[in-house]
Amino acid sequence: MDALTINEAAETTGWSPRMLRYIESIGLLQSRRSPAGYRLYGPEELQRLRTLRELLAEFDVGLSEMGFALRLRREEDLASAVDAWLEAEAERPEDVDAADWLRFEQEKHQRLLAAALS
Amino acid sequence: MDALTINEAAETTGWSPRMLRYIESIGLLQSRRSPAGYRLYGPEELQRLRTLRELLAEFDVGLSEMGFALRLRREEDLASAVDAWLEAEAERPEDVDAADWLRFEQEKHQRLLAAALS
DNA sequence: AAAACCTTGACACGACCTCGGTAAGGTTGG
DNA sequence: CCAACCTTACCGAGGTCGTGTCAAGGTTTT
Repeated sequence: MDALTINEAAETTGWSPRMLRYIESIGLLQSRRSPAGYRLYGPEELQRLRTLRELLAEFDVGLSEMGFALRLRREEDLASAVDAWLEAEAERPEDVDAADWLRFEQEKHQRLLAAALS
Repeated sequence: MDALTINEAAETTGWSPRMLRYIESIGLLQSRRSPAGYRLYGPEELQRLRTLRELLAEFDVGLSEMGFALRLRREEDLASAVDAWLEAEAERPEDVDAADWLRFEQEKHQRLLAAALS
């Protein structure tokens, strides 16, 4: 049969059995079950589990964040609300502010320097 | 002048001053600054802050999750990696599994019932 | 020049998340 | 029938999140 039980799957994917159950509990990847309720992982799932590990490590992302990404894809209205809110961020204020800020920073450094020297 | 300082902004948006700084620290919304470094919130920002509150409450989302959504929008390769991974989830296994699972559940209930009655 | 702001930085804390471990019990294979 | 699996459910250590609060110091207003 073309499927591994949880401990074997853990072995070849680098996850712990505990984590495989946890991953399932957040809805990220659930395996099929044997008639007795044993989790069975096929090649498809095993590959996905490995990919998931790489993804998390490479981008320093957590499982809960993947869970949120999943939510964003499932809940259309959430996704559009979030998107709309983030969209507004695009309208950056004019650069006068940046200039003000820069000036402030310079002055601060001068002040600090003056304080240090006195 | 058409901008509020942090305590005033807190007042009208329902956030605490502490949280306004926190929100800024996670990169969700930063205000412009007065020459002395005081945060100044314009009507635009105030509205966005109110909207943010509603969004979080309505969908039961946290600030850190909004932060991740922002990350997804900023880091193109992250977004595509996450998307690709979630995409694979679409390929649902055939319904034989569902049938198996259902059968298992039924049997389990029978077992539990039997145990309870004995 | 004092009162009332603002700044950053730090400490603290409760609630929750992450994850290993263990217990109690069903399943499987030699 | 027993060893070696599997299941769910729970405990607990350590970390993160979301907040308040305080200290030390600069700014604005009166």
